[in-house]
Amino acid sequence: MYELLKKEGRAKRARLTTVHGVIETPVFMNVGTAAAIKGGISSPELVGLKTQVELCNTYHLHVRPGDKVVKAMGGVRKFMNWQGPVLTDSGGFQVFSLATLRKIKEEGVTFRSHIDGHKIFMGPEESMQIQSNLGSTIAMAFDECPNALAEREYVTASVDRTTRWLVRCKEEMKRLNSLPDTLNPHQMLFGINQGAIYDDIRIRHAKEIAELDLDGYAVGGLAVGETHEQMYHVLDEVVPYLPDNKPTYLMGVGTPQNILESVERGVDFFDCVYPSRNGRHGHVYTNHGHLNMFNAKYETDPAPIEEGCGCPTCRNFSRAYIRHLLKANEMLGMRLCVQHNLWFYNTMMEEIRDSLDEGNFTEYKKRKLAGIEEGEKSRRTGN
RNA sequence: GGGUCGGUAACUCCAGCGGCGAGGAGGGCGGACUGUAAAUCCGUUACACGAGAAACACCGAAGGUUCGAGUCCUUCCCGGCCCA
Repeated sequence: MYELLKKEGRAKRARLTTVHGVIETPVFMNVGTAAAIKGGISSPELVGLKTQVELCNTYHLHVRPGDKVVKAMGGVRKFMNWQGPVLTDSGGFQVFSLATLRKIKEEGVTFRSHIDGHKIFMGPEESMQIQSNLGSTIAMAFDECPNALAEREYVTASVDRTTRWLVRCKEEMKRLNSLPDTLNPHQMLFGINQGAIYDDIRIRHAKEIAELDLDGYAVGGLAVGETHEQMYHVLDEVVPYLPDNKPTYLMGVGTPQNILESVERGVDFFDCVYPSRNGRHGHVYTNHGHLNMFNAKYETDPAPIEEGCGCPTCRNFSRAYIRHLLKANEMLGMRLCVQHNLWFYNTMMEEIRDSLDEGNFTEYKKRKLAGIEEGEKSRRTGN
């Protein structure tokens, strides 16, 4: 059940109640592609980092260890010992990112495993079956994510096919949820809007999928090469056509700034590899812009990553120590940075929710962006 | 004292076996990363010059052979190992 608690402009403050727990939105889902947050953060630790939802990937878990193995172990949630909700991505994005290895047809897509090169076929039914075996809380529709710069003609055909696939996803999900041995008979299905940067295709597609009355709606195919302005423009145009009494999910986005701008445009679910990937690379987020913890200027810096930060990293360790760990290639270095970043993202979402509750999101957003921009600016000028 | 292997781009280690304005790796410094084939990838790492028949950061040093030497020869210096 999705309750829209409050709106400020288009910004939504809501609550999604699932069989695996309540999700307060706007929310940032923490990405654990292969049933693990890269950087070595375990499920129980995520609780202390304010994580509400974990995201896992259909394709990766199908290839290894195999969705049947995961089902035999009681589903992803039990497998990784995560009590809360899990959203599984459909594998559609992998079809896009493994572009050189794919062959797309009406039935589905044939592409090669990145592990051993063997051919894999995945269509809407296969994706739903795998996600059912994984037993996630929310399953994503199997879509095609065309390149942002793709030709109009190609995008039109691709989006039409994605709609047909969505109908098949819905039917297959309904069938799977009614099977006696299903792990989650209440598994939800989110549809995905596509259309690259063509407003009219985006809007037409949004109207089509809105009619299917799904559990939630995502905007996909953004942050894949277009400019920020183009991305915000697409959100301005398309989000009004997605039901606001359902979750609105912007897939794969993004920077703290991207999230603030997108919340303002009506998005309330996010996910991104940034906090974990960038954390592994020593790039940490603060309210005054990002820091590269590899930089020589932190060699003897006794301060935490961010003064006043309540995360386990900042409460215990100096920048100098973290830099040393990263330079020495100690896994603890990456772990501490990822831990800080997840806390930063999850805390920012909490602040966004609080500001919406109090009706001053606009003011909060302005202040947050100003702080970040000021920090990035002084960083660029060498302070 | 005898034998032997080695001294290369300057932080370190190494490739090179007659066409070398000398290549790679590590380290250092900086950057990128948006539904994760990513603990990955990219740039840079003496001084000078500034694309010009022009310039010698000239490979431990000095000579020699050769059209041409980091590369071959001679002597010397330095280091490792073995023998006395």
